[in-house]
Amino acid sequence: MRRDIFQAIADPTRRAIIALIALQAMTPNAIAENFNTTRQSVSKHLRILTECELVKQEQQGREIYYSLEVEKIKEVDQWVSQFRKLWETRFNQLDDVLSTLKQQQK
Amino acid sequence: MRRDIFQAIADPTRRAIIALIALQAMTPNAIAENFNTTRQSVSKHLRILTECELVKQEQQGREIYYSLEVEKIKEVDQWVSQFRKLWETRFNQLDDVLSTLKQQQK
DNA sequence: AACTTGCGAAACCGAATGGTTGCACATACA
DNA sequence: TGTATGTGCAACCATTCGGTTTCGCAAGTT
Repeated sequence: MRRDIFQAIADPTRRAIIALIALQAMTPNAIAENFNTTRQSVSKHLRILTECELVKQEQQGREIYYSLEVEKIKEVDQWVSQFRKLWETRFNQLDDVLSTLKQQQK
Repeated sequence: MRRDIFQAIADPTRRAIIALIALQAMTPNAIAENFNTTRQSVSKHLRILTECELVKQEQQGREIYYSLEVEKIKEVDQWVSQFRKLWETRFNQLDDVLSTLKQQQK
């Protein structure tokens, strides 16, 4: 199933899961222990994160380790970058104003 | 009302609105013309965007001009940045592997 | 003063969301 | 083989979401 990454990171619990498994791969049970919710609920979140390829899984015996697909977050970074130049130019414009004022003081 | 910026940018129409008013301030009617939806629907989106301070409004007569509060997007940038170092170190690790292979070839 | 225009708010509706509970199944262990 | 453990999935439920329609109001226009 195709899924939107922005919709995936909209939920605060999912963002917490992402931050958690960014450091090390974890099983659903281990993840659920960190939240005030059931394992099945975490499992649903992991399914959504997997569907948009934000998370990859690796089976080990009867356990499944989930870890973050860091590269995927670049998609969010790319979206942000179109506005980054805006706040940079705004900064530059402020710079211009300041240097103009400085000129006038001379 | 307090609102989560990640929940605000989850909707594709809202992201389109953000991109639209990033360049110039626009009225709800003008914005709605760019989408296949009603003005009232756009108005609801603008309300959500305003609630999380992603958008500011300026009244001019009976028209209200909406424009982007670019600075607010830095919050998303900050969230991304915690993972940016991860994909940078991953790149460095790949670098290490490559240089090790090069060493062995000598 | 009557009419038009631009807008937000409220009421309503179908669809999606996030959570829980119960179940089925595979893997490990006695 | 029987039992415990780790997991995904389906069914169900209350809530939220995104959209439309209707309305009221303020600002212009005639």
